[in-house]
Amino acid sequence: MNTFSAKFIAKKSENLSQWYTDVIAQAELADYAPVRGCMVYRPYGYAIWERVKTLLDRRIKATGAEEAYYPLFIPRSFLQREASHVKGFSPEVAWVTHGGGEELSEPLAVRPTSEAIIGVMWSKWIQSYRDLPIMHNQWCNVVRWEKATRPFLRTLEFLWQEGHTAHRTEQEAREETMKILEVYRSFASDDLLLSVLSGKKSESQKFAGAVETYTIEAVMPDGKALQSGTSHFLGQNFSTAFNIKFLDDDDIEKFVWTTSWGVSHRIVGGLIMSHGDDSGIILPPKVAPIQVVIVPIIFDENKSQILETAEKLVKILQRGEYQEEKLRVKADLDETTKPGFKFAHWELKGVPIRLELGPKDVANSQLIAVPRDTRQKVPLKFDLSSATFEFDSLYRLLDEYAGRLKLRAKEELEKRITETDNYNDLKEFISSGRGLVLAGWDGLTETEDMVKAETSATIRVLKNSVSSDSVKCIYSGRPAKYLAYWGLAY
RNA sequence: CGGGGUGUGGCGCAGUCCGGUUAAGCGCGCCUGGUUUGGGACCAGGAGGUCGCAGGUUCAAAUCCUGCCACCCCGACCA
Repeated sequence: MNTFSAKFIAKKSENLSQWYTDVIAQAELADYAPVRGCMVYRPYGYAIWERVKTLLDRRIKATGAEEAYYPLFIPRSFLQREASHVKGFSPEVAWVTHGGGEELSEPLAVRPTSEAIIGVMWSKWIQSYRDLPIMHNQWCNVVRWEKATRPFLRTLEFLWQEGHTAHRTEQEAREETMKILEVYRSFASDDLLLSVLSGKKSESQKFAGAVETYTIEAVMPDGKALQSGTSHFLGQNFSTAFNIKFLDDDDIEKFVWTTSWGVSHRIVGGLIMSHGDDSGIILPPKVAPIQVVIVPIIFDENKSQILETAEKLVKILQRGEYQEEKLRVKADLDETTKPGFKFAHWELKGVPIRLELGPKDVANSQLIAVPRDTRQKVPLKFDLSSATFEFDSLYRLLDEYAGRLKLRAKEELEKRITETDNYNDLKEFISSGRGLVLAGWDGLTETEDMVKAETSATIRVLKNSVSSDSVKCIYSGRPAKYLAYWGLAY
């Protein structure tokens, strides 16, 4: 296998942070905006986000949620109604105090999340058990005034989807919470080809206002966890705070049970870091804005023949369908750059398959297919006169490529998790950046706080609860209530 | 928000310590022309900078002083 590393980006294995900012700039995904902590999506970066949206939205709609849109501004008094919610979010809310040249009588929060304004609306709309469940999802931007920011992973303004549901019973709301967690897990696994841990958050890590928070956590190459999606069971915290009541069929007025859940553009950052290599980013076929790029190898004597063939092949290939969507194909017909430049360029941008078309290939009615990860060359036959192409082989290459990415992600995740019952081991694993540690926890927040103070590690996600006395808490030595994944986080 | 670092054509940097004729430089990129083209081409010519911003010191400031802003790294906080 040939290996090439890009000239203008840091080596991923040597300096992940630098590599990350380098590829974002060089692959033209995003750029820093003139406003602190804000980024501009460049078209290629936005195209990736659009793919993420399309794929996740499909899964969300399949659960029965409808798309809606609520306003950007939330009156201060609304935000303040749920005590722990306001406590959790107030340090990072941006406020609008003036409008139209005059001071507002009540400041407006730029939404950090929309539970509050949705709660106010739903208290109007929900009257009867027949109005339930109500399941809304919106794709929007939110603002959280973070101190330290990084493109995609943490920006002041970020893009996400937030789903909100209200249910007649506690059980139904709990089921919804878990259903969405599984939507997120399978989306990460099957669409983004990421391996994630999923499960419950500890008390100290849960969403402000939630009864329980569930998460999918990815583990980055530097061993730090990336919270990539959360699903919250909100109990009746918001329905009591916002007075969302319904009359049940037993003629008794009851508060609804609510959930909320979100995935942000942060997951694009996780995608970049997880799959990329020294040549740039590597995109899963479903997410790639361009799945196949044709690079003609042009010589003077047969230039027009090659270019014409390339153009015809794009038209043929665009008729292809892969995984129930039109194949996304591009031909790089620029005559001012050499093939080697184009190879490097499209590898940087993570295009799954490159098709090389040179004079020798035209003579043989074939293209040379080169997958982004292995770069192992495979000839694919075509016939211009009958406008046919060896689609099955191309699809197989894409399938195999996706399979390799997924397998590698799975192996990497396993490699970055160590089970131990020795606290010194935990300290050692965390400080050396080897990843997450799976160990017992006595369920006490004090224990979590002490471990955090000593190691900076927090409980990223609870694997499962423990009933037997044989498992001890890694810190206190008391019988463990949970097996927990401990680690540093983004 | 703490600790450290950096801001000089589009990008990456030298020059700053020790102010002045090294009186704005280099590499890449960009433009024009030509030769090239199976892994980031070469030659020739050319365009492009009030040195992050605002004050101050001085005969003189990219260089010294003060304040501010932005970005990067390491922590703390958070999706």
